[in-house]
Amino acid sequence: MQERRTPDRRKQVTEAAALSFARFGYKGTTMDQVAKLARVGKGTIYTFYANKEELFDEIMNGLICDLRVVADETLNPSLPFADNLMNVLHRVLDYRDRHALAAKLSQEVRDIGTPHAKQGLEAVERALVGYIARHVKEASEKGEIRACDPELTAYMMLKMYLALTDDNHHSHPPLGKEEVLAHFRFYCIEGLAIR
Amino acid sequence: MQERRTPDRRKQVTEAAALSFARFGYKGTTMDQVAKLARVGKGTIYTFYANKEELFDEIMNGLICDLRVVADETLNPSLPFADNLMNVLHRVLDYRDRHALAAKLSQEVRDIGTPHAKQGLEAVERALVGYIARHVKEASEKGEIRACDPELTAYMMLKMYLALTDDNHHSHPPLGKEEVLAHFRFYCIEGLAIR
DNA sequence: GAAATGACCGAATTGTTATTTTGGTCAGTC
DNA sequence: GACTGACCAAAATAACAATTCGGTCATTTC
Repeated sequence: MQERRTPDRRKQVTEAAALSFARFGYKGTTMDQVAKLARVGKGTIYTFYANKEELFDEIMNGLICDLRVVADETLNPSLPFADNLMNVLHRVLDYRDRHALAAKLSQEVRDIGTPHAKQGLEAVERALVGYIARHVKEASEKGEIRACDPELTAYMMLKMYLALTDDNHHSHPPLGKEEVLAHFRFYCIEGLAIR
Repeated sequence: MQERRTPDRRKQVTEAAALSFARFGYKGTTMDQVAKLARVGKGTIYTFYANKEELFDEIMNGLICDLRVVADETLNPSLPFADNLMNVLHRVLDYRDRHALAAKLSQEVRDIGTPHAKQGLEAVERALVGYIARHVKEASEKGEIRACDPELTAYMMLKMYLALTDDNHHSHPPLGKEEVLAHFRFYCIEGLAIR
């Protein structure tokens, strides 16, 4: 526990870093900046984090935790697998896109391709695939869907969802939530085979 | 018809351009270079093509034609839809990857992101989706697969194939041709639903 | 006189050097 | 011994010079 007279330096640093990364991106955040925001000497940061990258990783882990909370809150055990999956994808990706940190990092990758920012976002994607994979495995064990490789299936599902919501495919106007759900069920769950 | 004493300037220019774009990429190809390769004054190029972009488009259309020929040659009407689709995707994408022009342009987009090169490759992708879409429509009318939006379905299929062959998904080693076919059929044609 | 040419032009790119900024350290303070 | 900020080498940026490139057009060629 922290007493009144001994402010928690680590917390100050971490919160300042989260703020700065979200506002200015990875490259735009300087250690001097973080120290000033945290009202802390620059050297103090290096007491808790070996370098800028480690500090960034801590912040990204925070984002990933937030996303898992959102996902778990969305999950409704009484719904069928496909509906749950779609709801989670919708909510999580929407949350991610609106989250200042993720949004800033995406822009940074697009505009200047900062490698660290790219790796950070990839870590988020891996976490998401892992989360889906666990639920795919569960659903497959429960007999809700056919047996399959959970990791690969989760990866494919994410890619399909992204393809469906990708407005880059010019010939189609962006699909609404219900349309996306219907198409996702059609392509991924039911399949194109005649039955 | 061209007589011996009046060489076909347009052909000279077009062939020189094809060679140069394939060897040096869009940015690396200069109009002076093309003129010299074609043994033609630079001004002559502008008699046939309004600018560099138009010349490039002509060359890209040639590539797209080549790809269609490859696709048509691969097509075997006596095979089921899924097999034909996989064979075409395999052959066409393999041909494309080995084609000097396409390979050079991909590298150029990766390394320096030349917008014109990117647009050129997107045109190839659109042509491929269009080609698949026509065959999806046909298969759906013949009752080989369920009714669906051909364009969207073609787009989804391409994305799924690319996801399956993408060795970027680190947790899996690159899949062999037979594995890709099996997984493609599993995810896209049959679906995950219990039957 | 139509077809073909290449010297020429401004814009854009590239090369070069000077200046500033940044991640990280560490001697010293409290 | 927790904490600080002046300090350093390396990397990023700015400023400027030099070159290259797409496109034009007056002139030449046939």
